[in-house]
Amino acid sequence: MNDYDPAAFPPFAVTVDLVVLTIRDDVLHTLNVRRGEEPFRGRDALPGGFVRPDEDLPDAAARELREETGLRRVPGHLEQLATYGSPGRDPRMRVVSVAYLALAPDLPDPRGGGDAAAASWVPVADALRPGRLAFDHRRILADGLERARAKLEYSPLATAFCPPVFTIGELRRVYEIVWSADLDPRNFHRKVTGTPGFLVETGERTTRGGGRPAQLYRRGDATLLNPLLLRP
Amino acid sequence: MNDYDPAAFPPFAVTVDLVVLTIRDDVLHTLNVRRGEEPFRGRDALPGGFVRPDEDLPDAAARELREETGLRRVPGHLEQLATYGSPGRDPRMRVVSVAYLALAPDLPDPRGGGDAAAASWVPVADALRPGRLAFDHRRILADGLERARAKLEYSPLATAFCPPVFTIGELRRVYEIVWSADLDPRNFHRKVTGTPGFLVETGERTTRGGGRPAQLYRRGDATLLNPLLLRP
DNA sequence: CCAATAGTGTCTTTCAGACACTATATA
DNA sequence: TATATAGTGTCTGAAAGACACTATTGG
Repeated sequence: MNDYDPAAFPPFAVTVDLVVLTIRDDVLHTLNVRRGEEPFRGRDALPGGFVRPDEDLPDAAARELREETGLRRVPGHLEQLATYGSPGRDPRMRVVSVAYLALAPDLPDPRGGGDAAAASWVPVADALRPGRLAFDHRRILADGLERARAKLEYSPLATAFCPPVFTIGELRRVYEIVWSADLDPRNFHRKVTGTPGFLVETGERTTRGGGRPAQLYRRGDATLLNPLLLRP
Repeated sequence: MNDYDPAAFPPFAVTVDLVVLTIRDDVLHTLNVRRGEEPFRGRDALPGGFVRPDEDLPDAAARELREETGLRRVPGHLEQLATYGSPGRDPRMRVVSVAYLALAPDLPDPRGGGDAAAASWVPVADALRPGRLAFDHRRILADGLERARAKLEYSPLATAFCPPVFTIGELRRVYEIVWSADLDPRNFHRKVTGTPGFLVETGERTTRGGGRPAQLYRRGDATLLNPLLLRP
């Protein structure tokens, strides 16, 4: 069973689907598209589409993300999540879908090319309601959300939700929103400033918040947090 | 770009590939098959094969594992690893391969059905030598190995390498071999016996080792270790 | 006896979490 | 002034790692 037989192989359609997460107005949102055709006409779905014959999988995911957001370069983070291929997951044919997880800072409203007119940001809690998403996309979204939550513990990925320069209070709000948990601002400050490579001081301060002006930081070059920032 | 077009989609071959890890004679081994055909004739490869038209992905992985080991039920653990689909990864055609990671206790030598005659256990260090594995299988094996190493930290997965009943010394040897690190036997003992749900006492003792007889344990029902067992 | 492995106790350092307190802005 | 957020210091308890010590087998 090891060798491929180029003459006769069962044909599959291969697509990429995207779990895109961002934070708008202190609420975690995901990017959905409204389906205009059967099956699941009128329901929402994750953005995605066919992989082209000569296109690499990450390229296909990045292309779909650009098309749906209307941005030429989408800032943030993109990684493979998992692959879903149950025989019945698309009633029309056998589709194997490679899901990608994208984290982005607050983006403008979806606009522009392709079917992006039907795209919109939806609070994750709404998108997760049973029956809201088409196909098995609710499960894919749940898996992506759990992956994001877990990675905040051991990677500096929370900065993917932030603009290039941010305060520690803004970073903390990312953790609180993604984890749905309150964190002690003082302990959080001590922890993230003490983790080597996580943050780089810019020397600038801001006063966009209410009280005392805060230091501004940029993302550091660490890829793994040590010590870990565990969920409460 | 969201909707699938059932009439015209680019056809892909979809396969599963397996990173099977086990411990034999205190060395981490992986299951390889010798290729009998071009391309890469005579080189080793990960076991794998086509997904059947009506077969779920995990079922395909489990089936390949059974076929290659010759066992009707393979004990241990099986999980999806990642999906590899670069356009050039198979010179003959476009193949998207869903890789699975399997961890198993020491199994008999590969025997039996299908192409399993060409299957063998290879020390991981050998299999990872550049040029040894066909296609991009070296990368897949490296990814699987790293996944296994990481999961030992936060899951009770090390027990998948052990027989149903085992001593703490045997469990520690699993950690030491997978991590290529020495662990303090006394601290290790205190840590694993103090982690709720990790181990269940059987009340039995054994004397298979040299010195003082050891308690025998079974795997507990924890799915996550708390506190974590971090690599040194 | 010695060698080998199992298992317990104890000490030091590090880190998480709770929280008092100070600093600096706006209203 | 009050209020809000930023940031520091300090305490307590949990856990990691180093390692002394005891326990129980076989040779």
